[in-house]
Amino acid sequence: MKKQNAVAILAALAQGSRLDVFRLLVEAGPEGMPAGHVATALRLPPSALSFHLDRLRTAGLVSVRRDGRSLIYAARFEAMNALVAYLTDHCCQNRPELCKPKVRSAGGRKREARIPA
Amino acid sequence: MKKQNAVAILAALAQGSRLDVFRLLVEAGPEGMPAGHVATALRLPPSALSFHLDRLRTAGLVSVRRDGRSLIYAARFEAMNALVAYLTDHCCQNRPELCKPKVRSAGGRKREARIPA
DNA sequence: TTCGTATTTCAATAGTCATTGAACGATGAA
DNA sequence: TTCATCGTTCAATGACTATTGAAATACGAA
Repeated sequence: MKKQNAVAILAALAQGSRLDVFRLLVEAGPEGMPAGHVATALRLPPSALSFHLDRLRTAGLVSVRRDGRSLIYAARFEAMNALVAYLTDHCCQNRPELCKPKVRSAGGRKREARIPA
Repeated sequence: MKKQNAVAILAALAQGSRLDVFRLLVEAGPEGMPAGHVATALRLPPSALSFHLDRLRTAGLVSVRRDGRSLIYAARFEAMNALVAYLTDHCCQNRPELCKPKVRSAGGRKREARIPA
């Protein structure tokens, strides 16, 4: 996976509504579901949903097929797997024994004005 | 993991420089590396790096500790694992047999003006 | 063809984000 | 204390993003 591709996937998921949409499609499985069902389930106005689905599709996270008047969207699991592989590439210099040597934490999550000595 | 948390993590990674920084820290392993080394390795001006590291830290993706004049940043692997778990939650209604029934694709990656019947 | 439904496209608005250099703060050594 | 180094904060700029409703397009049924 190329960096640009990874950024596109992450950006596509980095938004509340789109994350909801994607997870709903992950739950639905490979059969997918019509855009209208997604809109109903998540109470999204059609134009907003269409905008978000287009971004997910452009990023390669969902596929579309038409069934009559409905467009059926489905999650592309391969894309997510490839992303995870990209993120963990060369983890710990490929030396797994380095991956859990110590439990360290020095501020991690909370925002602080200054890092103490 | 809460949705807001997942969005924060994804947004933190959805940017070229930050993705580079995080992957470099993943490669470095739990010992981490000083901000200055990251700046040198990725040729980032200090203020930009500081901005990006702060976003990664706020999202919970990296931890910091001080060692003399240096601030040492390390990837927080737990955060990434939790994110992946969140993304795949309830996958295929928790019925794994649904996860790979058919290979479907109807436009997936390329942008098209119209979805054909 | 005409109608109704499903979904997308358009245009305008407001909000958020990345980037830069200069100034500031914190630390360790002389 | 004074100095040099490491890193962060500040302010200004330009670029991108989400959201809305209205209008347009695609399809199926009558």
